[in-house]
Amino acid sequence: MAHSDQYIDKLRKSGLRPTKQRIKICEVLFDAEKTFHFTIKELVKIIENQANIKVSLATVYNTVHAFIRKGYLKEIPLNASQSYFDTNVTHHHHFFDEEENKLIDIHQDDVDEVNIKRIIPGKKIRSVEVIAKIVSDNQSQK
Amino acid sequence: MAHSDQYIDKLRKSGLRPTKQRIKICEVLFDAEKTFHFTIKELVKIIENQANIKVSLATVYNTVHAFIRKGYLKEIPLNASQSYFDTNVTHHHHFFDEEENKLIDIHQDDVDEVNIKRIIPGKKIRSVEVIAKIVSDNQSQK
DNA sequence: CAACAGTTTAGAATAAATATAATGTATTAT
DNA sequence: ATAATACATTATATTTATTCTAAACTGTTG
Ligand SMILES: [Mn+2]
Ligand SMILES: [Mn+2]
Ligand SMILES: [Zn+2]
Ligand SMILES: [Zn+2]
Repeated sequence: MAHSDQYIDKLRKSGLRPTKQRIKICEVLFDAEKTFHFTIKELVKIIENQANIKVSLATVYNTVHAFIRKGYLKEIPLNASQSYFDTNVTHHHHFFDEEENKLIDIHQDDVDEVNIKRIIPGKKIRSVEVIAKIVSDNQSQK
Repeated sequence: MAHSDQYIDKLRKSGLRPTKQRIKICEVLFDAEKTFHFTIKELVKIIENQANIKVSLATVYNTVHAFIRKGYLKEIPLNASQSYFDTNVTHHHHFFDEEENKLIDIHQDDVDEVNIKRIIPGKKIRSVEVIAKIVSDNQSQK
């Protein structure tokens, strides 16, 4: 439990008390080797498989949203039917594999800065995100 | 009713019979001066205000999805809580005004081609979309 | 215009997300 | 440490977007 202090810190900074449910959520989210994308349902399943702690859906939703508010997680809108979340909170872009229904990160350095010529008076750009949909390349055909 | 034939054509090509409900939906969607963005709820409200035809939610959903399948409408994922649709089916990008919750088109010519250096073996890019979130520019401060 | 296929609709069903309120726990004050 | 307090957790109910169902209705075709 080397990272436990960091989780407690993240929780406290999010205005949340460090309870065992929330620390478990942190372990799943922030202990992973690599960042990853998930739905709430998937997160609940991971927690259930990885621990014998029972965590209610409400707690997972509340904790995830608290982390999003603080910038410890990002929400990726892709599909109207459910939210995807991202533990990679750096500025980056995505491939979305339409066949596997999987997000794949594209590092910011792998996309030339997006140059938008149009401006809206009185408004400024806060963020720019690129989503590239990909499918199998059956290049043999045609 | 000059455009009526076009609507009937669109409906037939979508595999739908031209009923008065569907023609009304077409009028709202395709008769507008400019292309526009809408949610299903907004579309139903427009129809109710503009006609004394009653159209059920189910019919609106079904017709909109049939048009999406045919490419007569596009769906814009923005927000997990509800779908936005677009009568502009050309390849283009969007500003999303986070304060007004409104989409604004960015013409393809107003964005330099997005150059993604990374490739995924066996996959090809089908589409690339940019969403730039905008907020008020209170430039007076700081 | 009859017969049929396809359509509309109200209402039910589903599923994601959020709210509620009773019970439990971390924190703080004593 | 213990009690008091504030906050959390949970099961459950609610809300909301969307889809399904099945009965009544309408466009189409001959
Ligand atoms: Mn959300
Ligand atoms: Mn849809
Ligand atoms: Zn990502
Ligand atoms: Zn648009």
